[in-house]
Amino acid sequence: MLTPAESLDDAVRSLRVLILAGENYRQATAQMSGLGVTETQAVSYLSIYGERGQNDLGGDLGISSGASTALVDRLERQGVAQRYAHPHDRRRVIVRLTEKGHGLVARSHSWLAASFGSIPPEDLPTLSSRLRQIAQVLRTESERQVAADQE
Amino acid sequence: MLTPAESLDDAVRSLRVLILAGENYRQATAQMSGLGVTETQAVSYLSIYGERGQNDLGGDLGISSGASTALVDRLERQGVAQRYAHPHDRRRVIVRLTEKGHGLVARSHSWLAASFGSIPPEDLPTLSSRLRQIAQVLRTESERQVAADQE
DNA sequence: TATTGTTATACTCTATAACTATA
DNA sequence: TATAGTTATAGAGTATAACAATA
Repeated sequence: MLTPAESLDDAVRSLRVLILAGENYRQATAQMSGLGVTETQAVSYLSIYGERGQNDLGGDLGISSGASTALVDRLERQGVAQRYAHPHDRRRVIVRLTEKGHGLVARSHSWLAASFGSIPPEDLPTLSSRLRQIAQVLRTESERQVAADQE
Repeated sequence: MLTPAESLDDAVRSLRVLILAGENYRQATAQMSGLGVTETQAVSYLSIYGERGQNDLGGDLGISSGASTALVDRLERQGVAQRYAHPHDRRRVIVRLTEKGHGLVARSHSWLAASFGSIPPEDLPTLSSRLRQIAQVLRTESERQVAADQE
């Protein structure tokens, strides 16, 4: 039986292991699709959050605007995403997945689904919402820490 | 109310979001510590799985032996890990975290712990073990997919 | 003036392959 | 012969900064 503090330490270790496994997954999908890691991350962002401004996408990924231009160049060249004109603002560029891009995401679906194989089906909804809670705090906390570091 | 299939799809989406948040966290820790992403991943592996042979560590990270040499050079230069001689095999090099390396891991502990802030304490042990189950399948499945792809 | 994106340059990290030393 | 690691070279991806177009 663990004390509450020990339980939390163990949960942190588990989260570290899962983060590393996620990075493993990322490299594997990149290698299999012939894309780079950043390109594969971009496809995942576009799949989950929908179309984005080019620099917004770069912001998601933590890269500069110059790197964003080069990234979207590569995504277009490989046929997984495309640039579209913004309806009102002629400075802006909207980036959207192509069919091929959506297909790439679909291909990894069963692979990720297998990760839940040992979870009782009735527990899935709760687990799912907890994964999102963890993700949200992890993300906002990362932004907060970086902002505090830069001041 | 969701059907079982819908629940699984939702869980997969949640896992994608968590993987992206983990990559966010990785970039933030790298930036704050002044290390690169791969170096920070290496520190995390060494913290969780203990000392490793240099090429074993490179294997964890999915990089070549040449890149492993350069990586450990950087880790030593920055004082977060050190090379040691293997007791019996004079070809091998053991890589181990320094105090400074352990300190780096400790600094991100409270940050990760905050991610569990909204989870009822009594649910932590179950959640923790499920995170590990997901991580393990994700990792082995990634290796399997890459191996199948390379044949 | 501020914002969005592009271009040019230099730097970091990685893969590949040839090599050395040890098993 | 096979394995662990090193070195040299080339290529991919990124940051930085200067720039153009639009708001």
